Amino acid sequence: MAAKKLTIKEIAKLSGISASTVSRAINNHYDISPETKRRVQEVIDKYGYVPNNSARNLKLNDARNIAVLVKGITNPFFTSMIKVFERECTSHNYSLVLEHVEESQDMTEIAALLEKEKRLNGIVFLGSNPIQSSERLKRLAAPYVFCSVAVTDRKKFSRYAYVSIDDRREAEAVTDYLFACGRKRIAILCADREDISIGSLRLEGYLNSLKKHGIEPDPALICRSASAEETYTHENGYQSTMKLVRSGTAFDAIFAISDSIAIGCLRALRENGIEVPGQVSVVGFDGLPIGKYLVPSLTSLRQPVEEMAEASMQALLAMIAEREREEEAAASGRSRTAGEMKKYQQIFSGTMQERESCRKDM
Amino acid sequence: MAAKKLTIKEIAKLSGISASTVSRAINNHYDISPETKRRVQEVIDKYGYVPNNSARNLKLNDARNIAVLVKGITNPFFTSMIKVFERECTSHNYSLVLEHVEESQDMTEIAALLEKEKRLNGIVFLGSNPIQSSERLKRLAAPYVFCSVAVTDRKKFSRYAYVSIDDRREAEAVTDYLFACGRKRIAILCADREDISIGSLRLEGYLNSLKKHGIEPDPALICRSASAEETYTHENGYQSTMKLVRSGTAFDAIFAISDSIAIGCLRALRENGIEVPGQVSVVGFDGLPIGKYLVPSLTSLRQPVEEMAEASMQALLAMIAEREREEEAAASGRSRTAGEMKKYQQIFSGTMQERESCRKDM
DNA sequence: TTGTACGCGTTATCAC
DNA sequence: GTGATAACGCGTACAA
Repeated sequence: MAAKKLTIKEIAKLSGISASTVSRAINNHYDISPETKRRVQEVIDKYGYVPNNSARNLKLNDARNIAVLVKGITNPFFTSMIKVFERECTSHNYSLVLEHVEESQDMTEIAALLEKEKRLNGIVFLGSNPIQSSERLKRLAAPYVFCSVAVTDRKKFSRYAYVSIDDRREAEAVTDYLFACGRKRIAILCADREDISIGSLRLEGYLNSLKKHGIEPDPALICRSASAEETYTHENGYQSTMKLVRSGTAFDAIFAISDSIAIGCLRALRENGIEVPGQVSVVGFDGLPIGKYLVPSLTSLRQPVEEMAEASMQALLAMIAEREREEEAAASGRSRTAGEMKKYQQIFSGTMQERESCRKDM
Repeated sequence: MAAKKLTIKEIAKLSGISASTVSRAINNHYDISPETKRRVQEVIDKYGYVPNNSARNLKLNDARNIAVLVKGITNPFFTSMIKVFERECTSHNYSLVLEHVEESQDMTEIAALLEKEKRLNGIVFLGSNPIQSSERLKRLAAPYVFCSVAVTDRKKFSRYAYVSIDDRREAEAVTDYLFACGRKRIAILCADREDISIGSLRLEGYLNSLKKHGIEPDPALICRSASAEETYTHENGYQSTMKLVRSGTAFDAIFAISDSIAIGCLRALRENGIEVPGQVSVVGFDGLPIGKYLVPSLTSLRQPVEEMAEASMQALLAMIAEREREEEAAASGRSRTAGEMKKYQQIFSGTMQERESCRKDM
């Protein structure tokens, strides 16, 4: 302890070699004698020297780092994606920088900091949608892609790379499915009023389906979460369903806009002695792995999580490659046109994962 | 794009002020005129300048960073802890560096790198137990604490700071509880044979209880996971239970060494028409929030997650403070004795969270 | 093959 | 209150 700070110079002194040679030994330079290399390695091991990454990053230009920014690492939906990102990064010889963004923080700001700090080659924005601070986004030097984000309006997103599902369309499909199962009074467990993300898109989809079926939306069947932070929680599903049941409103189906909500919902129904799927059918959204193990197992709109993560990485890697080519061919300095971005935009389709919580009785 | 790299010098030029003054403006130095500060801020906003953190860290000595290293961010047990860490850090004016460590990586190595890179003031090792590479641990300059780790042997841990539960004792309590509920043939869903962490401790506790009750362990009732990665998963619980049922062995209770395992177990029982808790009682371990919403809701040994996270942070902060005092009083250079570490060691008690999955029928 | 000298972007110290 | 300058630890062009 209290040991003099271990720098490359120290190691140089201790091994009787110049600092630059030590540096070369560490970085496996081609023109280093095996003998010196061995000697340096010895000293390094002995004293447990670790290069200062800040100094290194300050110097280097390509750190081969890709960052993934997530808001709400709690969300099990993202964890399976993160695994894919990790796999994909290492297989392409990039390091993955996983950055958890707190609810209050601005993703773009964090990204800007991280970019400088880690010399990022690329960025994945997972979940949250930082498109509002578009000016800051423009300033990011590294290419970036939105993954699993609310594409409210394709025109607005025309200049961005994204991989997502069509939340509106899929939510409509879920509601259609419930109608097709013979259900008439379908409740929805959704986000709070202020929501402008996937929550409102999924609600829109629900409303579209109702309209299509010539049914007037009943406000009593639209159950909103109390606050934004609470939305995608079991407790929200539980409380909302409790309130719905107690309200006395008749309903024969529930569409929970996420599986986590559905879990709380199933519990509440059970506590009220309401039989699922007999009296009330329940459908979730996301297709979380746990759905398979619930009792009753959960019918849900499954998002192709792995595929989406893979597609995001592919898009990002392609953008990085393109960027490099551009830089070689002298910086053109122009921003990408909407047309050029198309190849980096992908909307996946969900699939209905049919299980026990919903019955077809037509 | 292709813009000249934005450095503090650039900003200085653009605002007609020297670089050092710009630096002072950014860091809210006391001796800066409000006018200059405003002007600098203007330019910064206009061009979207972000300081290079690498350079900053290279220069600064106290970065006020605390790192949390987690293996398996997937684990819902850790996520609630992370929230506490975040809260505690910001309230003490530290930044939290959350680092996800892959299964194959060595935590100590990552810690050493991170320490250099981020000038860490302290480190929390969450979950995994890096005590094996004790030589590397010794080399860490920053104080560190193990949180929620398998304290196999208190003597081995006498020189380390840790916060955990007594996995052996709690597992014994769980098994005792099942006996007290009138169960005779208690199966355990546990880790693979190679496990040397909490998995084996919990198994030990189970065996101790059996012994205490004068019951010979039945190998057919000890269900091990196929591999280490699979252990704490729903699928493991499901498959293990399926195998157990098919084996024809009689049993009237199951102790799942984690709630995630219990979830799969409940499902398997249900599919085999086995009634819980009537025919078979199930008890989990961890006390995950989801347990409350399961059907049947899950009786589980609840770990005081928040309190444990808080205690870890307190221990760490105290160690950091002590370190600072030491440095002022001239580096003593001695390593801590076991006696001195005691105040940084804490074993919490779990509590049985009684719910529907277990019935008392004595 | 190895050593010397310089610069990466920032902040602290010292002059003014 | 502000500006010049050195230094943080490292990698590399250049010289030897």
